[in-house]
Formats: sequence, structure tokens, C-alpha cells
Amino acid sequence: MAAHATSKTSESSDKVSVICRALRRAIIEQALAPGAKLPEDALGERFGVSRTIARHALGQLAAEGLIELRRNRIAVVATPSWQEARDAFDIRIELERLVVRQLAGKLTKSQIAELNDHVDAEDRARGGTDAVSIRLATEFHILLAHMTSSPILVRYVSEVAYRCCLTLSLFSRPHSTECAINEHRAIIAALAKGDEARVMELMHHHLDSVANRALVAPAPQRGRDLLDILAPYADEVASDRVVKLPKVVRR
Amino acid sequence: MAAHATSKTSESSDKVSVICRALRRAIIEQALAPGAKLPEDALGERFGVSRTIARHALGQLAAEGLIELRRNRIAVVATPSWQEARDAFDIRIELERLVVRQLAGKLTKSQIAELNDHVDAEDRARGGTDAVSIRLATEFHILLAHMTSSPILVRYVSEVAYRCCLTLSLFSRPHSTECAINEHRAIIAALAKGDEARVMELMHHHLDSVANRALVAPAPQRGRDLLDILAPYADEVASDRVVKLPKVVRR
DNA sequence: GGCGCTCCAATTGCATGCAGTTTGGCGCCC
DNA sequence: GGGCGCCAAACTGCATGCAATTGGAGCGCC
Repeated sequence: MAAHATSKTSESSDKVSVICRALRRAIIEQALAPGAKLPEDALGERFGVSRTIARHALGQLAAEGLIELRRNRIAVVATPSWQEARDAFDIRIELERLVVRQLAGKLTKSQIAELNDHVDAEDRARGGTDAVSIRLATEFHILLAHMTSSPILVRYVSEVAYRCCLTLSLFSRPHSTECAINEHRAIIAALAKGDEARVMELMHHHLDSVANRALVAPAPQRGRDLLDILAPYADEVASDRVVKLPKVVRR
Repeated sequence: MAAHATSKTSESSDKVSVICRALRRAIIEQALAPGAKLPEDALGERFGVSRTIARHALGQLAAEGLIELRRNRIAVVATPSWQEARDAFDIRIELERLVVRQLAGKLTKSQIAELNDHVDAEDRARGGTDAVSIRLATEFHILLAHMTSSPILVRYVSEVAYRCCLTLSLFSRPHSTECAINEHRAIIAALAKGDEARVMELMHHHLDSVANRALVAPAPQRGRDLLDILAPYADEVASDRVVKLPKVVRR
């Protein structure tokens, strides 16, 4: 079921990688919600390593965009803005179209079986929590990427998929998994049939609909940029009294 | 000329970032050729920091795929295989098509001027070394990405462009820059005109031709996987005497 | 009561030190 | 002479320690 490929890009078995994997998973399963603080000491203590190692792990995750790192500040789980979420999905669509284009008609029987097994697992997990469903759905896409045996593509798809995962946990709640699962099955079928154009279209539609279902509000607030939200209001009072952005705004 | 945007993704002004930037530039200008060793001590001494910081910087660059990091081994500048190079270019094509799609017809006059200035700089640098030409050409693409004001897109385009840069230095020598410059101008023109389909086609063709010019040999060796290359030869002697992969093979 | 100031605990930024692993060079043996 | 093994130097993996910065509680003033 698991155990696809041995070589993770630049990620072997040192302590840093272990912590990265653990945190990554905690984040995409929403055990660590966006905004959650990640002090180096606490991580080090929790994982039984020194602060140096925890720090290094945080650096890696920051490079992946899963956490935000500001000088002299406690690291926090990233809280992408709505626009960033949409951008991530747009990139993801292009990357995954590339994945299925490379894969169409080139999958072995055992690979197809592996994909079907995974979707079966998704099916079984429908009773469980949303977090697990989301993680499994994401892993389906990463599994596909692995089958291209292009390490670079695997890396980028994984990263951007995790980021999308993160935004899903931010913006969506109900997340009807059923159609997603059906779409996964349809993609497998089209891949097996080797219909390149159709599978690209399917993947495009699949990701786009997930994005649209999740990122419902195209304009209003929710984005973390409180300053922008308040800008029109600030205008009203600008001439009234001097507003020097009280602390609560900096959040 | 420079100074586009203030926020580099998760990269501010700490010592780690400074070292990353320096190394990145050294690598893409081929001052550090693929395979070059990067001992932590040496870096630390050279940049006046401790090994801890140098190590952290190496970690970041490894995450970007510019260097290779193996446990208990000296870090080396990455030497992508031919296949990895081709994969990188394929990804890059998709990402940059997305860039120009988003940008078509949406550029301000000053942005267009900035782009033209940059290409002028490329033109002036034609007399200089290849390394500088390649760097400027790469920076043109990154400049475009910046104009989408999508930090994620900037990050991915930058990374993959740097990787391509690295492979260019590995596989190509002459690198006729002229047509590349003309193609850059054509892209700017199409962007200004707002012809989305055409500019996507132009970008696709531009990158594809750069890739094809550089990655000349589709099959032979050059890929770093010496074991595969020697496999047929090994067969010949297999029954002859027991070959237990002498040290030289492990590279 | 609300606002601002000061000071201290919490936390990060970074260097150093020690232990374990790899490298490659020297000498030994065939 | 060529190959094998051993050993020291080089290097990495990681923990700890110290200085610098932050942010927030407590206190005084308006």
C-alpha cells in the first residue's frame, strides 16, 4: 500500500527528515492548524533532539511554504491568503496535467492496481475524519507523481499538493469527498485507456472543482491581510482622528 | 534595473540567506561547477560564520535541488542526469506558460519598460562570458514571474530556472544567445499586445528550443548513472571473472 | 477605566565542542 | 608491481552554551 519508491528527494533518515515528515503530516491533518506556534524548544523536547535540529527542520518546512519563519519570531504554521491558495491550485493544475500526460497509457498493470488500492483505501476512510480523507486524497496525487519516476516532478507536486491541503483546511469545511473519489477512479480509467487528452481534461476539471468548492469566496475577507480589509474603513476615519494602526491590527 | 519587489519568499537578511544567495549565484555562473565540493568548514570560514550556519544554508540549497547532500558526505553541487534536466525543462515550460498567460495584456507601461531594459542588458552582455549571458537570460524569466506578484509562482519558476541553468552549464557549450534574446523581445511584444495564445506558444517554443539546443544527446551517456552505462560491458565479463563493483564504480 | 512604560521570562541567533563516520594515503604482503 | 588493509586526518551529526531580541505582565499615570 505504502512503500512506493525508496528515494525521497534529498530526504533520507536523519533526524531532521523525521521531524519534517512528522510536522508535515501533522499540518496536513490539521493537528496543527494554520497559525499554530512552533517553538524550537518545544519541538526539540517533543522529538527528543536538540534545538539545532528542530531549527533545521523548521528551515526545510519554511522552504516548502508550510510554515512561516520570521526573524526572532516563533515559527507558525502558514496561513495562506485566498489569493495564494488560488495561485497554488493554478500551479498544481498545470503540474498534474503534466503528470497524467506523461503517464497516459504507460502504466503497468501493477501500477494501476496500486492506484485502485489507494482509492479503495480512500473509500474505506469515508467514515473517518475529514482530515484523513483529505490526506488520502492528496496522497493519491502524490502517488501518481511518483509513477512518473521524475524526482523533480514528485517534489513539486508534493509540495504544492501539501500547500493546497493546508488551504483546504483553512477555507473549506464540509468537503464532500465522494465525487473526488469518483473523479480519482475516472482518472485511473482514462490513464489505463491511454487517452491523453481526456485524462488531462479530467485532471484539470477535478482539481479546478476541488479548488472552487473549497475556495468559495472570491472576494470578501478571510484573507489574512487585515490591513487591506480595513483600508476602506480607515479612509472614513482618516480625517477624523489619526489612526496609527493599533496593536490588534498587527496581529 | 534590479529592486523588483521587496519580499523574497522566506528569505530575508539573516546570514543563512546571504550565504544561500551567494552560493546560488556562484553555481549558476559556473564559478562552482557541478560536482564541486562544499565542505561546511570551508564555507563557514569563507563567509565568516560558524559551521552551523553554513550547514543550514546547504540544507536550503539542497531543498532547491542545487546541491546534493548525502549523510556523512561532503555536499557537492548537483549534477543532474540528462533525464532530470529534460524533466526540469518540461516543468519549466508549463510553469512559464502559466506566467505569461496570467501576464498577457496586463502589464503596465513601466513593467514593459523594465522588461525591455533587461533585454537591453542581455544585449550588452553578449560580448561577455557565457556564464553572465546565461544568468541574465535566466533572470529575465524570473523577472517575468515576479510580475505575476504570485510568490508561489515566483518561487517555483526561480527554482526550476536555476536548475535548468545548472544543466545548461553541464550539457551545452556554445549557447548561441542571440536568438534567445530575440525570442525574449518577441515575448515582450506579444505580452504587450495581450495575445494570450500566442505568447504561450512563444514561451513554449522558446524554452523548448533552448532545451533542445542544450540537451543535444537524447540517449547516450553523460547521465551520471555510471552503473547503467557499464551494465552491458559488465555482462561480457560477468562469466569471466567475478566483478564485485570495484571502488571506482561507486564514484 | 484606559493608556503607556518598564522590566523580565521566553525565545531565537549563533558559535563552539565532542563523538562518530568517511576518505585516502601509507605500508605490508603477495 | 599491484592489491589489500590499517590508520590518521578530515569531515559531518548533533548537543550545549551564551548573547541578543521579543512580547507581555505588571505597574504607574492620566
